[in-house]
Amino acid sequence: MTTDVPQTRIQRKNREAIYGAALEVFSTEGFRGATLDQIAAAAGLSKPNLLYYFPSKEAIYTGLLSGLLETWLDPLRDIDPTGEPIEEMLGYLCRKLEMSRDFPRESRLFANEILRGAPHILDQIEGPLRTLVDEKSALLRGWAAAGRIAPLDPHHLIFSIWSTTQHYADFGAQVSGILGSEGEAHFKDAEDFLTILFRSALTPVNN
Amino acid sequence: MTTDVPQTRIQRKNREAIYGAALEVFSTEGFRGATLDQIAAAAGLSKPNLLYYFPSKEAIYTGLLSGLLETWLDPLRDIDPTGEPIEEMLGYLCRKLEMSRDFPRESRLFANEILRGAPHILDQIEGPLRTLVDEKSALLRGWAAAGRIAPLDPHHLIFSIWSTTQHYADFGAQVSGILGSEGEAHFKDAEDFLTILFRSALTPVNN
DNA sequence: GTCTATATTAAGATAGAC
DNA sequence: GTCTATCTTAATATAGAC
Repeated sequence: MTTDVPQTRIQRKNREAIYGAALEVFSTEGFRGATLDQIAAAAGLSKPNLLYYFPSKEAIYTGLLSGLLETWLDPLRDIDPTGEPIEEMLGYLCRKLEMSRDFPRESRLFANEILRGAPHILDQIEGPLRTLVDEKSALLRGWAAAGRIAPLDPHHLIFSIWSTTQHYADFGAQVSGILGSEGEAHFKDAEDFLTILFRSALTPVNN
Repeated sequence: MTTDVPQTRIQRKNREAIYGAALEVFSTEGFRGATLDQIAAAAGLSKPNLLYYFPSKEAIYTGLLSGLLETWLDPLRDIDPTGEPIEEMLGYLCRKLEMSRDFPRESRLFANEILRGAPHILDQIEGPLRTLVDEKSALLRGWAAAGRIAPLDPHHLIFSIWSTTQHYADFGAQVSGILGSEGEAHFKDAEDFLTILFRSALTPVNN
């Protein structure tokens, strides 16, 4: 987006610290709920100094979002058209689940944004993301036509992988409240369950 | 919770109007993002009049949440232990999907709350909700032991039904951005897909 | 019960010294 | 580049008349 070239390395370091702090605060408080005081404190800067690096609260937020969206979609891009279809899809499932485990703040940041109608990233959803999803959907349709996976609706299949895996990050408070213990203990069980769920649905020879 | 007995019917009518307005505003803006001005305008009242009926913004929010949580769990309660297991679970799936279609604001309200760590309803999650989920999990384990459904982890099965169905309400902006057209057109496809997904996983005789 | 007017705080953003 | 001090707006909540 803003192809600014930070010159000094103290600038670069501070911008990174701000993005880290912003991720922490925005992901738990949402855009409106987050305050510049919180972000400045988390970044170890004064509030005016924060606004020396970014022109506004919204600039921090949009810069953070667009920077993360790119890497967020890497697992989907990594589905290999030349691989074994079911293992490719189960591998994608596991990578998504790992991202919920290892990057829950990023997941919640996007969840917050989309919940409100995705005002800042709707363009990227309707553009690059849609293109990528359509491309992978075509791949899935090809696999289904070749009898290598079951003939499922590819878009809704992708949605179901997103929702089931991101659930453990976005709704982690509920998961922990129901299962008891905190932490990452549930992720192994979740992986086992989801692998069975999607393998049984993807396997073509259920006739 | 507040076992207030509204006396006049104008009181009751205004309280209902406020809850309706609060649902609209809180579900799209979140707790912090919502303002009393917005809620008062949506309810057709002045701001001080709003605060005649409720002592604070938070009181409106918590009253709304706890009132809705009760009915939100009805579909889960309605799973019939004496019914045919797979049809009971697929029926539950469909009822949850219908709730996402018909009550997306309620779904987003809860999603917002849980995303932030469920500060206002953690007690009800760890109490009544957990009890209900554990009860239904025991039922599912019994069905699995009897060979009537596949032996899946019951908690994660329930989570996956929640996440896949609520996705169409909570992440509706993304779904519409990718599939194109707005509205409820996607729900039929979603129902078909999810029915296949869960039927294939629940059916026991895949050996 | 409903209103106008207002007190009070919090938060985004800026001025200007160093 | 970083700070203190401050401007400005907006938002929760209250006072008090009707």
